[in-house]
Formats: sequence, C-alpha cells, structure tokens
Amino acid sequence: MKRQVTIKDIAVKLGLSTSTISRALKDHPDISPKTRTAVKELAALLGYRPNRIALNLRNNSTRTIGLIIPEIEHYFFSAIINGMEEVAYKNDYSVMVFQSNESYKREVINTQAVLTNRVDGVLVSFSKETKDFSHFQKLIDNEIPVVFFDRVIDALQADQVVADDYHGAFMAVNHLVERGCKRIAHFAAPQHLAIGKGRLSGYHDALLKHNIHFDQSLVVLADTFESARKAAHEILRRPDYPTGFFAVNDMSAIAIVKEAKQLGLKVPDDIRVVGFENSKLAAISEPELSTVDQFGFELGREACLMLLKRLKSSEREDPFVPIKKVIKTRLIVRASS
Amino acid sequence: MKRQVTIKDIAVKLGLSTSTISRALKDHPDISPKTRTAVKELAALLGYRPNRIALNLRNNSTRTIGLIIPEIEHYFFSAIINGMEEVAYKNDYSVMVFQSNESYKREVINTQAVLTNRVDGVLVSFSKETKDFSHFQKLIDNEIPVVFFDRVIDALQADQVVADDYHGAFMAVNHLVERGCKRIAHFAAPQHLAIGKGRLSGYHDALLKHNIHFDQSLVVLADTFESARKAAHEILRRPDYPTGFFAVNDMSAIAIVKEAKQLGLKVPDDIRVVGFENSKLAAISEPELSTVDQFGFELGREACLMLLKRLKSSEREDPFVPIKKVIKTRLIVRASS
DNA sequence: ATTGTTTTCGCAATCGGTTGAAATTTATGC
DNA sequence: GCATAAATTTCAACCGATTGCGAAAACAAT
Repeated sequence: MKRQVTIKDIAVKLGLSTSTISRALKDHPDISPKTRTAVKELAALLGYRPNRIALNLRNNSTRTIGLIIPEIEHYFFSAIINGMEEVAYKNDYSVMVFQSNESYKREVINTQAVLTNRVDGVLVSFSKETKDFSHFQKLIDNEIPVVFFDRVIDALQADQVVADDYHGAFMAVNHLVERGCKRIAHFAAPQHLAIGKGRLSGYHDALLKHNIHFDQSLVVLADTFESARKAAHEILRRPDYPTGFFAVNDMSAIAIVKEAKQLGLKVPDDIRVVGFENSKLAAISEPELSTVDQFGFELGREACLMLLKRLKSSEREDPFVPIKKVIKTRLIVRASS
Repeated sequence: MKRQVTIKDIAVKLGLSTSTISRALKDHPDISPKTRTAVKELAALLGYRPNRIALNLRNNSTRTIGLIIPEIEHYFFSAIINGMEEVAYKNDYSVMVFQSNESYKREVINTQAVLTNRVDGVLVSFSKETKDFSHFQKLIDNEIPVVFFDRVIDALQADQVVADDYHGAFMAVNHLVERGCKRIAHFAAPQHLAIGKGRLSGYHDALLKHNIHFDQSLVVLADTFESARKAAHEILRRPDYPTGFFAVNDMSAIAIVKEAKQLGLKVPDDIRVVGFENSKLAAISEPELSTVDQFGFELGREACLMLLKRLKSSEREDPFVPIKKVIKTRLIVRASS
C-alpha cells in the first residue's frame, strides 16, 4: 500500500515540528494565522488524512461497535442491522459484523474477536444454541458496554432492547378469537429464548381472557420453515384440527399457510393464520399474511442508541443498573386472518 | 473502560523488559525456556491479550475489510455478506459494513469512512444512483485493493466478481420459449448497471436464437416490487399481452405473478414467469417461482477470496491486470413456468 | 539596553507492541 | 583462570498523532 501522508511529511516540507502541524490542523490558539493557513493548505494539497489507528492507540478507543448476530440472512436481523448502522453512521461510529450462524462455539470466538478488535461496545443477539453466557460475562468483566437485543438474558448485568413479544402475541391471538377461532395453535420458539417465552405467554393469556382452555398439544416447537411445515402437516390432519394459528415468526406462518393449501384447506376460510415479524414475505405471500410488526429497524436504532449512551457516560457507575427497553409491537391484519 | 493488561505489566511483574515478553510470547528462539514458560503462564493468568490497535499502527494494517453495499435488507446482498464474512472469518479478518442505501452521496461518504478506518481492502457493490466513480478511483489511487461485486464497472482498474448474467438470462428465456411462449417480456434493471445490460442481452440473444422478433415495447424498466407491479398491470391489460415474463430479480417476478393473479390470470397456465436470484421468496411464493440461481453466497466468497489474494501480494504490480471472475448461474425450474 | 509580556513554536513523553543491534550473562574450551 | 563463543536479555528507535511544559522570538514598556 502506498504510504499515506503523515503529519511529519507536512512538518518537514514546512520546516516545522509535528506538534505545530497537529495544533494548526485543529485550530489551536497558539498557532499564528499565517502558519495555520499554510499548514492547512499543504495538508489539503497532499490529501492528508489523520491516521485513525494512531488516534485509536492514543485514545484507547476505536469508534467501532461490534455486532454479534445469529445470521444476516434473515429479514428481521437485516432490518435491525440497518437501524444500527444508521445510528452508528450518524454518530461517526463504524460497525463490525460477526455472525454466529446460530453456533455457540462460533459465538464464543466472536466475543474474542470483538475483544481483540478493541471495539468500544458490543451489540449482541445470541444464538439458539447458547445456554452458557460466560463469554458475554467476560466482555462485561472487561467493562465493555454490551447491549443485548431481541435474544436477551436477564441473568447478565447488561442493557436489553426487545420487542413487546407478550403484547404482540396477545393482540394476535385476541384477534384470532375475535374472528371466531375457538381452537388456536401456537407454533413456538424454544422456551429458553425470551421471545419464545414471551410470545407463548401472550398466547396463553389471550386464551385465558376469552375463557378458552389452554391445550398443551396445540403448542408445538416450530420456528423454521421446515419444522413448521412438518408440524402443520401433522396438526392439520387431525380430525379436530385447530382453526387458528399463531406462529412465532412469519416463516413459520407461511409454512402453515403453504401446508394448508397443500391439504386443500382455504385460508382464511378454513384456518386463519397470524405471523410475527412483518417481513417482506408477509406482504407478498398469498394470501397476504396477518402479522405482528416488531419494528426491526427501530429496535436496531434503539439498541445502538442505548449503547452509544453507555459509551458516552463511559464510567460504569456502581451499582450498574441495566435498562430494559421494550419496543412496541403492532398487529397488522391482512387477508390470512 | 478497565485498563487492559499490557506487555509492560507482565514485564514489571517478572522484572524483565518488554522486549523479552514480546519475544517470549511469540516463541522467539532467543528466549530461554524458563522465562518463556514463566511469561506465558503469567500472561495467561492475567488474561493478557495483545492490543490489536498497537499492532495495527506498527504494521500499518488493520486486518479489516470494508464492505460498501447498497442495502443489507435484500436477500441477495445478505447472502453475499454471509459468504464474505465466512471467508474473512476463516482468514482472521473482520468486516466493517457500510450501507449506501442506494444513495450516491452516502456512498461517497462511505469511501471516506473506509479510508479513515484504514481498512486493508474494500469490497464494493455501488448504488443505483452512482454514475460518477471518482470516489472509488480515489481508493485505488491510495493503492487500497478494491474488488467490485455484482454491480461492477469496467472503467476502473479493479477486480470484479459477477454472476453470469448473460447466460442465466439466456437460459431463462430459452426455457420460456421451449415452454411455448412466443411473446416474452423482460422486466429489466437500469442499463447503466452491468447486470441490467447482461441480462437484457441474454434475453435478446435467446430470442434471436429462436427467431423471435425483439420487441422493444416488451422491455420495461422495473426492478422493484412496486415498479414491477405497476408495469405488469399495464402490460397485462394489453390485448396482446405477453405470455412469458423474464424478470431481472425475484421481487420483480413475484410482483408480476401477484398482479397476474389479481387480474384473473393463471400462472403458469396463462402466463409463465421466471425470476433471477433464487431468494427465499422464490421457493415460498405461490406458485413456486422458477428463477435463476446466482449463488450469492459463493459470489461473496469469491469476491472476498479475490480481495485477500490481492492483500497478500500487496505489491501492486505494474501494469495492474484486473481479474474478472464470473460465477456460474443455474436455472431452477419450478411451478411458475 | 534591560526587563517583562505575549505570541508562537519545539521537545519529549505517551499510547502498546516489535525488532535490529548492542550489552550482558552463561557456557565452553584450553 | 581466562579468552572466546554462545545463549539471553536489554536498549532504543519506531509506527502517527497528541499535549504539557519549557523555550525562543517578537514586541512593548521602562
């Protein structure tokens, strides 16, 4: 790589010291107007750019945020990244992305990577596999601000940003009941994830409100297209199949719709389906999918803003009080229900 | 932030010099086995991690790759990022993501950002708005290796990785003809993009092969869901509407299908549609969409590998010979055609 | 001309690690 | 026991920028 222009180059050419150049460039009052303009002109001419690495070393800060995320190839997460990058950009931070690919092992390595890269703070949504959180604790022990989003854990002393899973689920199921569904299935996420728990309990309480018996056999673990399709196939072939379906995400909901059509069932005439996420898929599928919008972009924004706030008030006060921010969700009623 | 353990801390505790610590940690032969193990043990005990920033400064390298991309929230691009991150990860590089959001202005700022962040190399897919490429030329002038992917430009002396747009388009249109379509429309991307040109000319030549007249009125600019839907609406209401549609991407194809259904046309009975991308959407839509797989993951992999190769042979030989790698595409025939 | 102020600028240390060369310690040979 | 070689370790400069403090230069006042 070509050697970049340094402050020294300017200093030599002008017969000045590097200190003077440095101060001139940042309008230090000690520098006379003549030399200041001379310096600035030459700097511009040479295309000088301060070496961020040197500044990083001196300031012990990289203006970089580490992002550990299960997988980018998922509409919800890419929307979140979008929101984060937006906030980071506006605050002159850069974002380093590390995918865990839903692998615990990889995630542990990712936490080491953010450490060696000396990021100023970390945004995390952990993998489905993750049951042990000591690698994140290590970040916190190193006093690196960490904000968890979407997939969060209360056991760690860290900020959280989540969608209002409970209320979203409640609205969705309530809506299904109001549309006449008596038996409503829930395609759930793993219960060790907060989103899994929150959405299930929203589902549960909405049933309760309408005095509908909670039937454990109508709750199945199915948060991917394949697993949901398989589960839908089974459940829809029962003689007493449910007429309402609340899925933990859009992919899962679309699998239900697809399988129903396959089995000759009409949506929304025979069964009604509501998803969760409001991805592009939801608006495009046939029939258009009712869903709960969880505002990924806003969630990303908020998570990043929260992290930046922690970075500003860098001194970790004792005791550290974690903040939990809940992003409102909204029910979007479309043709599938 | 808590002060990290430095080499100096270890040196003081062991009554040695920093040089010795440094050498001991990297198994320099000059260091005696005793001190080496002592150093390593203490380092492990203290949880010492070398300060990457200091190394960055010394080596004038950050082991970081800048990625400038229109928008993450697009299946194709997220698949590409996935492939890139995979390769970067395996080679101990990190990826910094900068979105242009299809904005030229933002993109220019992004190129400055990768410069100030002193990334070792840059991967670029430019925005639709971009007509002037001098900001990329500046990167090249700074001798920062740049690899363009998907959206590429021949005018710059830089490597390129692209999908085989021409052949993919050719296969798609050829397939439509073989299924009996005589009149085939093309929903195209802007012609200043290589993908727009390549896919159009594949379309053109496939028609030519079958002696089908090229009708300019059947080529419309429509590479988003909305624009495609609108265009489909108009074109399908012509009395002599085409029976075959080749769309420049899946979104566009799905819009066509959707609009056709709306107008009471059956797919694939009345019209046949083929997209380009092979996104998740394609497999999920109704009917399942025939499409050209452009292997985003592999494309990302290859682009990153190419960049890493340039980083290794850092000395930019003169004359610099740009490499253009074409990733094979594959026609996937599903129900929509 | 001398002293006192101001203005303007340079020295040198610092951030954390690396590395060529010099210095010190230890081992070897006679 | 002493010279020499070999094995260890330290010194000091360096990467690029910042900054407290001291110094030189310019100017004013006596």
